[in-house]
Amino acid sequence: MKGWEDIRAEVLRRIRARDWQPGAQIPTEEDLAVEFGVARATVNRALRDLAEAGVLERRRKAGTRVAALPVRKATLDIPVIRQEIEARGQTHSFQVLKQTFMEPPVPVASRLGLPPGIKLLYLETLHLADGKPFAFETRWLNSEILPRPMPDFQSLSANEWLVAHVAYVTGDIAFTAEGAGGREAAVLGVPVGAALFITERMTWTAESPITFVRLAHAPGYRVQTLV
Amino acid sequence: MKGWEDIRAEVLRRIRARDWQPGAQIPTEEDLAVEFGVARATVNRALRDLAEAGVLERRRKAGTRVAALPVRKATLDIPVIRQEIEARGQTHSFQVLKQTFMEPPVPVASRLGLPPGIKLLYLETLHLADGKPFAFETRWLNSEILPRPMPDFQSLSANEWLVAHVAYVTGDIAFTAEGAGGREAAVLGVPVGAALFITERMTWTAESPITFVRLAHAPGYRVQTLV
DNA sequence: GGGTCTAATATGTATGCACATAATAACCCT
DNA sequence: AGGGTTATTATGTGCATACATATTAGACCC
Repeated sequence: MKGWEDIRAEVLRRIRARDWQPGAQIPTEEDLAVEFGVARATVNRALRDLAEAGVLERRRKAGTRVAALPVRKATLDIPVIRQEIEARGQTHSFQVLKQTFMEPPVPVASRLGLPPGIKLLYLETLHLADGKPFAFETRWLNSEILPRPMPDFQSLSANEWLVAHVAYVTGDIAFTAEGAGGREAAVLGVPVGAALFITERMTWTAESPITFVRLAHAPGYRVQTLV
Repeated sequence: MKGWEDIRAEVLRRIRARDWQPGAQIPTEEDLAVEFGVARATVNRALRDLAEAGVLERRRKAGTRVAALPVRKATLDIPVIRQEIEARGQTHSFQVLKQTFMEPPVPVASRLGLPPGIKLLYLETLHLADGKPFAFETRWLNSEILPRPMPDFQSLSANEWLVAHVAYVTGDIAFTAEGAGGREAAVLGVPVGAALFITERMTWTAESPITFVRLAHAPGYRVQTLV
């Protein structure tokens, strides 16, 4: 009959209907359990879910209240590029434009938590969708985590090698907009200064930093999500 | 004492340690419950959480396996602009530059699901952080949801009026990069063509569309999140 | 071999209970 | 009053059990 999703829906309905106004306190789990005729655990599941979504604020003893200034939480899916392109019905290919060992610029080294002077593997890759430039990837890769012999990144993209072999690391992602530099403009085939959507990712394991990636997307790129 | 977060941590550790490889099946909830000496519900909570994060894939009867090509899920917080600015220790202010009723351009009307010809409230607002341009907001607002007399958007930003009075609607958010147009350039004080970070939001209730907002952020703006 | 039905199975969820924990409210003593 | 201790309370979590549900693997038949 009534599952926790029904309870969640009913609570949401009351909030939307302004039966329970922003900032106001709502009944306790126990009261709601009695009212809906379900166990407290079921109400708990529903309210916890709404709290995770930012709709409710819960504190022990203080009770549960409707968020006054809701910090909306949007969930983004971050697929690997190949999947992203194939999901649009296009064909993914890529070219490794550069592959050398060199010292990273100071900001990159410090963000990775590495002392200056250490050499990293630097890769420049152009991702293509149906043969047209899709994104220009520049990547710094901690060579200590690589096996010997080194994987052949000409045939398997570094990203996919990593997700398959250094699974489940933590990291952060940032999005910005930047004007295309000379190199980016040339590679992507856009005018210098064109507005590019930039994604920067840094990943590390508990022990050591893994990689820093910067993706410059061709114009028209869009990150979208439902709330 | 083992809680569900300890179980989750241990499962994650095994995945990272490649005890359980990408694509491989892991033991059943019951087996894990026995191994860890906890109830199945506790294991379930841990595995469910990892599945929501995209680390595990679960199907009834088929069991639980480590995601082969993990579609990482990143959660973004979307605060109201005032909070965002105040969180940086700056002072928020805003100026309403334009406020009229007019027909929206066709793409806006169609995305809101409105027939052409309907007039909407159009607002142009400049948000300032410590007096400096932070974001230029253009908003189309369904006037049918507004009370009479109309709220004074000169003193309370439309966004905050909405979150306080039309709480908890669904919607979508998109991020793009675009070159500054003439008006945006003038208002934000940047050269025409400068790369701007754009967020577009559309919100609606079950019954009716509410608003379409486009925010053009001043250069340097960054959306960031942990994974 | 191929198609259909059936039983087995792992996850999904509900319940009632218990106790832990955090935060507030009440109390007491000076 | 004021300040610190204690009791109260709502949420957080765990457990054992039960049943629901989706999906698969196997049985069965043609």
